[in-house]
Amino acid sequence: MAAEPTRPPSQETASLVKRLAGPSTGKAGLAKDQEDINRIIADVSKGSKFYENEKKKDKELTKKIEHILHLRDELTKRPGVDLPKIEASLRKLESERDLSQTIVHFDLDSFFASVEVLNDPTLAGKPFIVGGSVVSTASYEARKYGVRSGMASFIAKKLCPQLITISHGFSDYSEMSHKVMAICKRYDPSLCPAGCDEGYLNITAYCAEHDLSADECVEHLRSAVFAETKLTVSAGIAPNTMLAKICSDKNKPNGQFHLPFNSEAITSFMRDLPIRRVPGIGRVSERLLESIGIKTCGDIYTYRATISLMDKQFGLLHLLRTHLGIASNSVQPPQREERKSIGAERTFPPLADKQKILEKLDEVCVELESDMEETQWTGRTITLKYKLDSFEVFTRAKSHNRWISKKEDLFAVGQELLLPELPLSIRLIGLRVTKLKDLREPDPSIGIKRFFETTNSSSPNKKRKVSPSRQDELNGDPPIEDDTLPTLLPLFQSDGPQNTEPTSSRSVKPDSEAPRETHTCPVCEKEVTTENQTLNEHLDLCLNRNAIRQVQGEIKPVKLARAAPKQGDIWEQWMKKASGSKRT
DNA sequence: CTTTCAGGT
DNA sequence: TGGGACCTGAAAG
Repeated sequence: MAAEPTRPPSQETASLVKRLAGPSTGKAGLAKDQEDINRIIADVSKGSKFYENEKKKDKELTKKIEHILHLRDELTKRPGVDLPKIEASLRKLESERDLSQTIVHFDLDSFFASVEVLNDPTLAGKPFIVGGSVVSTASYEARKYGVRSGMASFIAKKLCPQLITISHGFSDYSEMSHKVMAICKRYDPSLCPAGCDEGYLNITAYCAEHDLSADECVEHLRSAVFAETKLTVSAGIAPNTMLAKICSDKNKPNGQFHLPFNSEAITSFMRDLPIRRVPGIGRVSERLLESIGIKTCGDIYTYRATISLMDKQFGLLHLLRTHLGIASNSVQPPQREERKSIGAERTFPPLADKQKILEKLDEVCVELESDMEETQWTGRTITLKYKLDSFEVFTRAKSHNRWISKKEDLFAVGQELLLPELPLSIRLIGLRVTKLKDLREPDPSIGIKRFFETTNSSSPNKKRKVSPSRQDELNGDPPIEDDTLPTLLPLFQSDGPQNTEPTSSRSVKPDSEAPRETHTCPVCEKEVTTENQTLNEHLDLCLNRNAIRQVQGEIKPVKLARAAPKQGDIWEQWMKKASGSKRT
């Protein structure tokens, strides 16, 4: 074996070499010899199935970029860029900038690795990783060699032969995580965890009550965490969550960074910020933006005309907000009803035998059933996911008119989706349930129902909006009992948290006199008389209007994928891992 | 609407 | 030896 990487026929494109280095490369500060490191990674990877798949994906992205550039050139030929309108948007955004809230993002420094050092102090100062076949966390020593989370462990070993590997001790992490979260919660009871080792706080009230500056408050927090857990934490202080998150990286490890709370400072902070630092911009979006010249958030302004022409692809408004450093400043614990899906999946050495594959499917079903049971969800559409030994991923889904949560049902549906695909050689199988129903809150639409009830009580036209497919509900399957006007519900919810529910509808029922009561329409907030006819007509109209507005894209369409804003329930995931795994 | 897929963490 | 597991939202049909 030649230890020296010979570098002749390396035909990788720069983008592929970079891609192979892994998703987290480039997010944090990269080593000076990153080029060499990437070269080694590419050489070690060469020829593997994983490598070939990455190459294929890279090629597809390159093609997509060509297409985008072509489209840009076509669009540029014609007029149609309304620069004054963009300026107006910017002014409007600027005028709405809210600097009144002090938001903190905190982030434990190499969390898993730090916990392991506490368990075994002899690890301190050594290059080691926590992980299995994939690196979860690399110690700072290991990072010097280019080892990064998400990297295959055997690659990490190549980069750093003396690397020590520690397997996960999830129960330890969970315990520490809970401690840290509890401490942070003292500063804001509405803390929003963003993983096991990070989270957001709004410390505005705490600072006011304790007569503290934001810096002092965060210093307190960090020293409290250290005193009580011996873990160091970094933090960012800024007027919104996006900025706070970026700032928490600024003085890592064991530091904090406070962005000045004024428009000029923020705008100049954004100007040179690499677009990749923005939460939600991953390596694909980075490349897409780079292709039209955008490397930093300042470039967004420079290329605003291009973005505007390609609003559909890039999402002008969101990028303008990013350029200005404007984002949400509300910090809320994740709401249960925000969850959209629940699933389980498993990777294993490639399998081609039908029986063995079905065994894996069964394992997944068992796990999923218990998750759904614990968290009290059921759902009606099932998605099967499988990954070939070539690393290509496929999904197959089917919706049903019944609620599914038992492992037998999951297995039956999963099998039904899988069998037609065989024969296959696969390395992963997973199931995901969507179109969820919350078994904990049997009737989440109580407010809405109440609204209809109080207004419709004596009405014979009660059957409005009964789903048409209801009739052909078949063969003794338990029907979906909870008819919550499925098409209407999202509209009410999407109205935002402020605007909770029609409080007026609750109090209106004197029941005797007052023949002409009015309600506040939950959609447009106009006053409407409660006569059935009028009310229903109004609602139909109003709901329709909203639906049309959405379709017409007044609600932003974006091709640049956005990060999952708030993941379902990260917390439960961690609880699960902690309880389900023991160190071996 | 339902299914498939890409993207991010 | 060895390349994860979650989740969301948009595109496509």
